[in-house]
Amino acid sequence: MQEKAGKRSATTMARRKHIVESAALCFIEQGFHQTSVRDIAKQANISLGGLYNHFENKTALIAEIAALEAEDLSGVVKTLTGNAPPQKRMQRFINAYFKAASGKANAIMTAEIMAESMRNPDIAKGYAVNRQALVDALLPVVEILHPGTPPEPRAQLILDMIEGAGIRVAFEDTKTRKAARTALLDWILP
Amino acid sequence: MQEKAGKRSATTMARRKHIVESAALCFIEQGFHQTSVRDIAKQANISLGGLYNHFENKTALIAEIAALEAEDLSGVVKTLTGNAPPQKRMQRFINAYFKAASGKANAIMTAEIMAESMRNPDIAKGYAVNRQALVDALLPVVEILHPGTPPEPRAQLILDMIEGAGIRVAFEDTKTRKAARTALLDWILP
DNA sequence: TATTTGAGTGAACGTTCGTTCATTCATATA
DNA sequence: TATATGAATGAACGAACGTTCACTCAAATA
Repeated sequence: MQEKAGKRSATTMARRKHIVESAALCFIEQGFHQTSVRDIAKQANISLGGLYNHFENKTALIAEIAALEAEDLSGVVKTLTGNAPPQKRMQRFINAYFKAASGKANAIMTAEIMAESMRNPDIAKGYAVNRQALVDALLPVVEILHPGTPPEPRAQLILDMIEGAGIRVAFEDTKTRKAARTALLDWILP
Repeated sequence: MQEKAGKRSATTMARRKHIVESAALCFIEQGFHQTSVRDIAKQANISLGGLYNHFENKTALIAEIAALEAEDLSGVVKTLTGNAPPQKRMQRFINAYFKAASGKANAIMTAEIMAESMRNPDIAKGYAVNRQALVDALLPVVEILHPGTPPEPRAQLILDMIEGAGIRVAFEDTKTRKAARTALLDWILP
């Protein structure tokens, strides 16, 4: 990956960010390996060669976007903190995480990253680190809400369930999505 | 897709099957779109042009393998039928489905098909049909084991959870896998 | 036995791919 | 102001891609 820090001009950093966003659009629409570097350059309104001033190669661009996707969940983790009663915090978390997971763009990107993780250890590592953060934030709430069972595997299952349900209903109608959300709350909350 | 029926010579049908299996190996190792037709031909010990006597194009080969993967779960559905008590049937099902879902090759292929489903309606349809069969088989057991809650969304969540856990632990050590399996049984069985 | 059929082969086609390069140009630095 | 820096450009490169083709040949059909 190219150096992130360093005093580059503001416009250069903005351009770089714009390329990342353009690449994300392409990847969501066509997938990592069906998207060409030319597609990304065109989407970003930059020349083919110019793109290589910002990224070493296509793989670095994929890795950067996969990392970004992982970081984007910091807002969801926040729903689990604070002084609200555990039931309330868990309810907020389920709603927030399910909403994120069931967004179309997010579902597509998650599927893409999952498949990529199977062969790219760097991406798998990024995904694992982020998931552990979610589990850690979930642990104290699970210990209270689901007593008498090992909290970590239970927390993992909660995440598995929300993620799986999210992807499954991402292209379904509102009614199905609401039903899924209700079913999640119904089962996870005591 | 090429005609499946018709009186082809037995050796030709065997060769076709061999190509499918070789393609599956390639797809698991490299992914759908990183695998070239030449890779498949080489793996199957057939010439490049000869492969096109059996399949119209690469897409047809992907579709056939995705369909095969869906059909392979008929054995798992059988665990839910019979006269055994519902707890026993559910327990058998969880063990069988989790074992299938957490196999490395299966996990990779599932991730690949998931990503492909997001853009290929045919593959998505095949996946949906197969999942509905699982849900239908699960319904009567869920109605007994999880009374007082809508059975279909609950059955979907059970599948989401087992599939997600399977993929997650596919590359973990035996201890982690056992813990996941225990956690599944612990939560789903009453 | 003569003929038709279909599966085998690998060279060849046209396209697209990721990446590099010489060059231009605007901006920051001296 | 003169100079150095790095970002922008699109042509060019070699490799790889999916697919087609003319062809060979063994086996089924007549």
